[in-house]
Amino acid sequence: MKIDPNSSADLSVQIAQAIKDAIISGELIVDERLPSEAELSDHFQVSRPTVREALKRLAAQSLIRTQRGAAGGAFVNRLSFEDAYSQQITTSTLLLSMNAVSFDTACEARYALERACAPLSAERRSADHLATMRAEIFRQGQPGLTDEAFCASDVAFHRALVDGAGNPVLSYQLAGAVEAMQPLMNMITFTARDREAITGLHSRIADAIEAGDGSAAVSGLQDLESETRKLASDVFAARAQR
Amino acid sequence: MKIDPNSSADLSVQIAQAIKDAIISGELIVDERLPSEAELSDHFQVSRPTVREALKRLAAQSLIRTQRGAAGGAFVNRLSFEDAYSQQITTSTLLLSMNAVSFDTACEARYALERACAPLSAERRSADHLATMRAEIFRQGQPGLTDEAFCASDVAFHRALVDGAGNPVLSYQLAGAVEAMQPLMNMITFTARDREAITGLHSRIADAIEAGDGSAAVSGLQDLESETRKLASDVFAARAQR
DNA sequence: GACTTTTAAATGTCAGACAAATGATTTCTT
DNA sequence: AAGAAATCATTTGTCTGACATTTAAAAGTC
Repeated sequence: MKIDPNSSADLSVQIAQAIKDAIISGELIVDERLPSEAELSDHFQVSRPTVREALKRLAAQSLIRTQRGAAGGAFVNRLSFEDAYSQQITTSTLLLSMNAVSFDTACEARYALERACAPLSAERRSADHLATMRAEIFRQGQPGLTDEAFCASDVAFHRALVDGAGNPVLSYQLAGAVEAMQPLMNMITFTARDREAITGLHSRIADAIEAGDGSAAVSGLQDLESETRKLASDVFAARAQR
Repeated sequence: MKIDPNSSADLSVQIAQAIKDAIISGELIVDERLPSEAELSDHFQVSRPTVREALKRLAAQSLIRTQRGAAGGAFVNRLSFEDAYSQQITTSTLLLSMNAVSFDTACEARYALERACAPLSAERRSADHLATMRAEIFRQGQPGLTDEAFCASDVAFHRALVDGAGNPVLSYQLAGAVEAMQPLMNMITFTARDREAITGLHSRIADAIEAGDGSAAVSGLQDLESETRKLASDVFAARAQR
């Protein structure tokens, strides 16, 4: 682990990169303790605050965790799927909101990805996943549900569908795509008839998943995508006119 | 933007979260300048190093950028697709390497996602994307190519395929899935016959994309997945025996 | 008016100190 | 001797104050 004294980059950036490289290359392994801040500042010939800034950079990416106390210090963190989920969700959300990604683009990506795992889910979903999907469909039919709650339930339905594929890598990849859409979806106000159409399609998809019929689930998702995009374009058109 | 003085969490974590929330909620908008470190430390009633640690956490996530000098300071950063790519790639790579994700699981996820955008790519790919795919196929046929170079070319081929869909959100989501597989792929040694089989399938896929035949491309990817998994299982079996 | 110099504001870095947490050790009590 | 309590050492968290460096803008000069 070394830094280049001639580099123009900030020292804390260089140090963070050096440690990150050591982790990625396997030089530092999971749960291994890093040298103490004092030792690191000595090793890199910088002050402790500088080392600390570097460590905070890594902590922000869940690459390390720190513990206070006698046997404390910074440890290489095992990046959990859960940590990765939440990072992905914030990144995706910001990406969409800051780059003015069109509803259509986001929607297309989301459903393309979701269709990819529908056949796997049809094959492997547990009873639990199916039950979650049914429960969310039931919730979506309840009167008096706010638009936000309806959207949240929609997300839960689709996450159950994705998780049903039983592939944590897929779940992780899709968490961002599905959840990041929520703020966009929340811009839509649903009429009773819209909700009916959506829950109807949800039921159709759940039926297909239950029957183990992947291609039926894919076609259900296809229709759901068209429905969603039509709905959104209507809403945006109406809003533009106003 | 406020912090809870009674919270047990580290101050720099709280401050980073407060600013992050302000960005996500839209309270702080892109390119807006944050208060100076001195002002922030005054506002939150903490020292400047603590504020700095908080800012470094945000900088590590590309949420802010800092500039030195008179009109400098911390600015809300527009999260670019490129930044998001590279974050996703490191996260995915670490996730796979640290959690002992099986080759099959990663492979399945990758090809499922890739098949999702093959039809879109068949429909929309530019001449440029197609040319890249052809060029990589040509490179893969060159003798004397190392296994690493072959894998890198494989990645480039698949990225061109994905980018051909013309949906930046899809490209971003898939960058991680495709690139994170590379270290796993690098564990495989390819015989001349293996390479021939793979490049043959690549050609088939490229042909399908050129012809605008999405389902042919999907079926090509399907076969490529089987081929890859068979190859990997052979390699791992041989290695286990040794 | 164009160029140079100065200045002020901001981040980057440093040094040293104390506070707080925490595991290990020692001491005390029974 | 065993267990409980007190102490200690180590490490991170935070603070204070200072100086270095960068950079844009203001002031000055020709």
